[in-house]
Amino acid sequence: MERFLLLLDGPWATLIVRELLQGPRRFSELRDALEGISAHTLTHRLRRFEAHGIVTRTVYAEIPPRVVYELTPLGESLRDILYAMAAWGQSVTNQQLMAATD
Amino acid sequence: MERFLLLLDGPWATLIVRELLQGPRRFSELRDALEGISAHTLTHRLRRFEAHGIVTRTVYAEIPPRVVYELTPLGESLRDILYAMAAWGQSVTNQQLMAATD
DNA sequence: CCGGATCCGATGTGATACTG
DNA sequence: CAGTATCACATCGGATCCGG
Repeated sequence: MERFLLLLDGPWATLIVRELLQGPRRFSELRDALEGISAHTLTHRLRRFEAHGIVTRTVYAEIPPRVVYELTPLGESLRDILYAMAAWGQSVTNQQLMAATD
Repeated sequence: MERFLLLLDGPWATLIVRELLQGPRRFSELRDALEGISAHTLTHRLRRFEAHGIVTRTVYAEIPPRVVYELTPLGESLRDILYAMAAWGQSVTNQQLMAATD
C-alpha cells in the first residue's frame, strides 16, 4: 500500500498543509488559522510531517521562544493535490454534499 | 470543516475510488484488486460512498448473486484529485519516502 | 510560547465465523 | 457470491494539567 496516502490522513492533515502552502508559519499562527484544532493534534500532525520530510521545524531560542514550520520542496510538491481538492470542493456545492450525506 | 475530506478518510478509501475510476466493478473484483483489504472494510467503505452519492450499488438477483459498484458523476469528479495523488506518488521515489519515514 | 503527559472517545481496519 | 456479526487493536482527535 502506498505510503503517501497516510501523510494526509485525518481531517486536519490536509488543512495544515494548505495553510503552510501560503508560507512559513509559527505554531501559534497555525493554531489560530485552523480554528478548533487542539495543540495536541497540531503538534502530532507537524511531528509526522517533519518525520516524513515534508516540513521543517526551526526553533529560535528567544524569550519567548519562537518555532517556525515551513514546507520542504517535497511538501511544496503536494500543492497540486491540495489545489485539486480545493477545486473539487468549490465545484460541488454544499447543498449537494449535505443532501448526499444525510 | 469540509465534508469532502471525510469521504477519502482512511488508507483504503482512495484506493477503492481509484479502482472504480477504471470502470464498474463487482464486489469480488474490488476485493481481488485491492490485495489485503478485508470484506468488512470494503463493505463499509462502499456503503459510505453510496450514502454520500459518489457510488451506485446494483444488485442482480442471479445465482450466484452479482453486485456491481459504479461511480456516479459526483464520484467521477474526484478523478482530478486521484490523478494528482498518483502523479505525486510517481514523482516521489519510494526510496525518498522510505528514508523519510524511518 | 510551545509544547509533553495522560486519559478518554470515535473510527478505520483485520480476523474469524456465519448466512441468503 | 456477497456480504453480516462480533471481537480486538491502532490511530486520530479533544480535554486537561503540567513543564522548559
